[in-house]
Amino acid sequence: MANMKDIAKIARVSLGTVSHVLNNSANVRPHLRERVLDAVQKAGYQPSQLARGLRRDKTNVIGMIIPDITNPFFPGVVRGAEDTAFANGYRLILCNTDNDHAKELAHLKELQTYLPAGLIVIPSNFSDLTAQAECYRKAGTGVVCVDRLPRNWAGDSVTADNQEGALEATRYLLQVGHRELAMIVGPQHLTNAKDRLNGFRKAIREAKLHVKPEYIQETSFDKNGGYTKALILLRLIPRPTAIFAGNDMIALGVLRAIRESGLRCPEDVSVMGFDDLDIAELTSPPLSSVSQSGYQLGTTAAHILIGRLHGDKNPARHIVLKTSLSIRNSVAAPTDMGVS
Amino acid sequence: MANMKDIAKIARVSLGTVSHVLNNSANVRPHLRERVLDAVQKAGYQPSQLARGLRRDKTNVIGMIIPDITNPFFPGVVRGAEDTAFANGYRLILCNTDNDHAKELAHLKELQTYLPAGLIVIPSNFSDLTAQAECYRKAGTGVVCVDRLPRNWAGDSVTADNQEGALEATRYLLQVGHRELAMIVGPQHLTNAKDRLNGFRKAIREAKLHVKPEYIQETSFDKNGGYTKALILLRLIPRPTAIFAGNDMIALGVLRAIRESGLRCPEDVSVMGFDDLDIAELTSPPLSSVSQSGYQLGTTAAHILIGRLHGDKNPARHIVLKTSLSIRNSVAAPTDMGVS
DNA sequence: CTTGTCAGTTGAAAGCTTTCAAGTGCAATC
DNA sequence: GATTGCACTTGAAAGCTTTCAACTGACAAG
Repeated sequence: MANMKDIAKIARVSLGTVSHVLNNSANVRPHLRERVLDAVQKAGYQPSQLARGLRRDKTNVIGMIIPDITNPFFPGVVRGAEDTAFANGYRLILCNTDNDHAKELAHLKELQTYLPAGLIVIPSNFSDLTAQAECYRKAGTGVVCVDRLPRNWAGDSVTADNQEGALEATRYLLQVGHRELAMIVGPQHLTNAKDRLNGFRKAIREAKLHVKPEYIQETSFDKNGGYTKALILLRLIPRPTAIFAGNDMIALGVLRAIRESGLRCPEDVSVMGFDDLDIAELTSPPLSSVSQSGYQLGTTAAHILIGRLHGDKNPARHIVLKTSLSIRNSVAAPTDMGVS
Repeated sequence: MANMKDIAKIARVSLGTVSHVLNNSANVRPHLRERVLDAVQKAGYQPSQLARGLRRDKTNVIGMIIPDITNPFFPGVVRGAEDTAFANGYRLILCNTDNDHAKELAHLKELQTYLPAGLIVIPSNFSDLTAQAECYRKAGTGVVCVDRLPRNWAGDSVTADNQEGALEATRYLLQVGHRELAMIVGPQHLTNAKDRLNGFRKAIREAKLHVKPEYIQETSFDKNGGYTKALILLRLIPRPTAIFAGNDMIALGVLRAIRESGLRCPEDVSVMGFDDLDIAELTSPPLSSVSQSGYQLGTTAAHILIGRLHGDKNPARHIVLKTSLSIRNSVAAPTDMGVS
């Protein structure tokens, strides 16, 4: 590969001039500029991102740290971030934490040696991101938090309006006629899981109802958790007529539990999910769910980050994206049978 | 961040010695080695991957180029690759091509300036990878192809045994009693799509049957394609009693087409998919499918690549992973009605 | 005591870019 | 015609590591 020296020689200018042309960092007279551009074209020259990064103390790489690309919610976020990053000349380094904060920490430490321009992070369970991000921020590296926030996070963030989404979904369940509502919530140390529960409770309060403690079950955000906890709920007397799942993966487990208990959804038990993944319309019955756009989460985060890199000095932004309700067939009015 | 010079000073040794200790590149007497290690520990020193990459003409980054992380088959591959890469000290830069070979080319060109240690590529439609990889190979960068191969690919590759998988699946359909078999194949310029068709044809030949040309429909690997082509197949007389979909996404479209045509699966039409995605067990009826492990595709590719980076000079390897049949409820014996 | 050997250690050079202080040449001004 | 100012241009330095030729010191052999 040609290097800058070669270009300088071909264009009969100095190294500095080539750099100025390439970075628009100084006025260069048109005829020289053209000579340089011609030489670049001819030699198929591309600047070494390594040398540039080394000199500038910053690369065009964005570190993206997520729990697990295999979880169907995250690919959309990553794709959104990648599209926006790429369009602005940035590349994405992808790291999976499996929700393990030790692994997250390892990634954070290691990533530093690549001098990334910024970080987009979906924090792990019990993330120590707030402390770590301090190091990055000191080095001038932006960090944007997505989907959920670690303890004491004061930096930029993009999340869905989890509380409002859950509120609306619960209102809908109430409006359809349900009174015995249960919720299987995600890990309550995760802000998004907590907000969803808050929304649920708020709707219940609005309706002047009460929820028995055992009607609220906590589990991890996956199918198995949903399955296990749903089995517990379905054995309660009176049996809840509707189960609000903390996310769609949990909802999948709930549907299975209902089926395997010899019950029917929605006739015996209604189910509401959260996330509105592609799979929501494949289940039987198709799953009603609170819709949020992972893709938009990703693009928004990347935009904020890139804004920072371009010098945006405004105070931390906390973007909260609207959710909407995707109504399918997993929710129906309760039959009298169900209510004791 | 401390740099190597600082470490050298703290440990009272030369720059070279620090480097030797860190890279095990020369024998260093124990007491010096210890001094260096102590200093590294104390200063929390981590070598700059940029400077190292610049000097060595090679980084610890692996470029991963895939069509679209949002397509449910690919996250598994990426995760497999990332796990293996990470375990060996490599990082993954993720690039989506949307199956557009121009975008692929852009990624390939740009990635070069990061001096990646290697590339793991799922080629786009009409990929020009073979030519591009030549440049990389010349620079000592390994390239491994996954899932499907571009024209004239002679380098390392990891694919599923698409032909054998399709062969077995088709045999199964035949064994269940189907005689009027149709297939909706993926784009025939993709080797995996072609191999699956070959397997299908082979099984048909074995059974001394014939397939009418209109029973084989080609489309892109997605739901919509499957839907459109299935509608065509379902209007044929005689109507096929079983449809083999080129992948699970196509199968989703087929299921929808069957439902919307007022037919039932599997009573009226049996459906077989390929890939055995997580969603296969969610459809109604649950989808029988040829199972292949994306994760294993990813780990295997990364292992081969890392082997190359460690100096493996053996001739190109073409690993073909076994598939298996996941039998669910979307396939049943044909009713006499269906056969004219 | 000299010489040779060898393991271990050193410091400079190279890798490619950006940045900055210093330099060049031209035009305008007096 | 000399001077000043301006607008570019230049080349060296810096950023951090690896590598290699050269060096050091110790020890063995003659």
